Amino acid sequence: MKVTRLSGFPEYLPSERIVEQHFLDVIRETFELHGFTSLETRAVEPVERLLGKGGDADKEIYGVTRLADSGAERSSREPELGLHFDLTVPFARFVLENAGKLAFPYRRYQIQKVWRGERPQEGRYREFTQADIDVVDVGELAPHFEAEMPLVIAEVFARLPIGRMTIQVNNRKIPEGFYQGIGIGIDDVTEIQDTLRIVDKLDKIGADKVRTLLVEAGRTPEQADQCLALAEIRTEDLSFVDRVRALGVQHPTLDEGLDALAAVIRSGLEHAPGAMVADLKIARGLDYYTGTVYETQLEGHESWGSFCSGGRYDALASDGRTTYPGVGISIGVSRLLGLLLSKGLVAASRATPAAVLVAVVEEDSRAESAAVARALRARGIPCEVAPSAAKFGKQIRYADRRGIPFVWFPGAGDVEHQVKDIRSGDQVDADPQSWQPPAQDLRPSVEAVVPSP
RNA sequence: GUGGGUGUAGCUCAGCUGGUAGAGCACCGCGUUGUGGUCGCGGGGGCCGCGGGUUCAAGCCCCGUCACUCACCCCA
Repeated sequence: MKVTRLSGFPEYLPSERIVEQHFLDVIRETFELHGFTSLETRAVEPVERLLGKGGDADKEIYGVTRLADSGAERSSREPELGLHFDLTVPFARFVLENAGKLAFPYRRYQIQKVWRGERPQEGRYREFTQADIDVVDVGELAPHFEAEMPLVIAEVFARLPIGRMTIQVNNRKIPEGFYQGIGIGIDDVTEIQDTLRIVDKLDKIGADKVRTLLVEAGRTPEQADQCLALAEIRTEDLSFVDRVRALGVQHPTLDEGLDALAAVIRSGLEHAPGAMVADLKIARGLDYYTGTVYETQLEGHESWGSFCSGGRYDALASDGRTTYPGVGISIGVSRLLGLLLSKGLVAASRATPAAVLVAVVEEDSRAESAAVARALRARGIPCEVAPSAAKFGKQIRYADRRGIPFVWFPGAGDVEHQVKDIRSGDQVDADPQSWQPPAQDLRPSVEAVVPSP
């Protein structure tokens, strides 16, 4: 059987995987620093639940069936299963199922693979990893959680070896109230959805085309201009409020949205200056976001789109009697990594955790080499023993290929142990019980690569 | 799902009007007799995506198919 890559199902080489694991470690540590508890849900949900939000999602869901059950034998009583395409749907289901055992407000993070049957493209995969945080409460959710989410994300990005990330924040109520204030969606609420969807393309197709599309969709030229004027407002401070007011539109929902967004931005200015921007064109495609919405861009790579997005849902989950509002945000780990790696903007210092290769003098003395390795490992120094008692030149090359910085030459009798830094060529006597590599060499480091001009 | 592009060595690619399958990098060996990288010399490697057709002859032309890829759509 021919071996072939599957498009959209990325697999990493050892050096790339070290980068990925570093990112996942930073994300997890930061989430836990903020007190989020870990959740892992099963990979499958009943297809019926996955389709719950409606739409033509069925084409993008991977179905799961037992091969032995294919054909007529398949029991019609068994629910049809599909792989989850995000972490929000399984989370909401888990909350409902365990509401009696969970303590609310419930804070959880979830880092897992998800699957979507979309046509793959650069930075878009069929199997990929997402890292979510959400807070969900019973009945009411305090608005300060909407300000907390982007602060956690800003901290993650500040600790990752990437450029500056900008978290763009908006509140759905601003465009919704604004649109109603200028006569859009008074009789037909879908007008608001349509308008949002078109305005969302602003970055991609430009103001002129957005205006054309809006008029084609039934807005008046005056309404289209007002929509664009709102969408073009983007401020790092609270001045967006005055700029919206200057457009002269009045609506109670607009007022609510402005107050809510101002609270989030004010919190950002205080706790993570420079990380957040109020950007009134951010809409998100999903219809179930009801308040704050987030997107994220990597500075200098705006065309790559968003790596991280989320928002508030007034009804994250509901069992009919009780409603569980939530707010959450999701990091597209694979998307971020895929682009950074393919553009060579981030790299690991070596392709293995090993800091030391313990050379083998001859096969009969492999046990002595293993003893050195054991002594190093006992003190937390990752190392491996050379695979064969080849010439030392070959053993050094084995280390060099993998980026292992040190080669250990075991002593015997009167001969001292020696360790060689193969980057500098320096070789010194050393004691397996006490030698310590420089701290920066103990583990592989993951650094941003400055693109050469 | 729609439209374009590309399939040749592990990787990146050349291959003329149809006439014996190539380069660079990587890999292995030797020079270098137990200390790598540089350099020199040598070597292994190919269902030319797959199937059919035209032809004396196909990597090249024709038809089909599959895969990859870019864009659109979509993006929970």
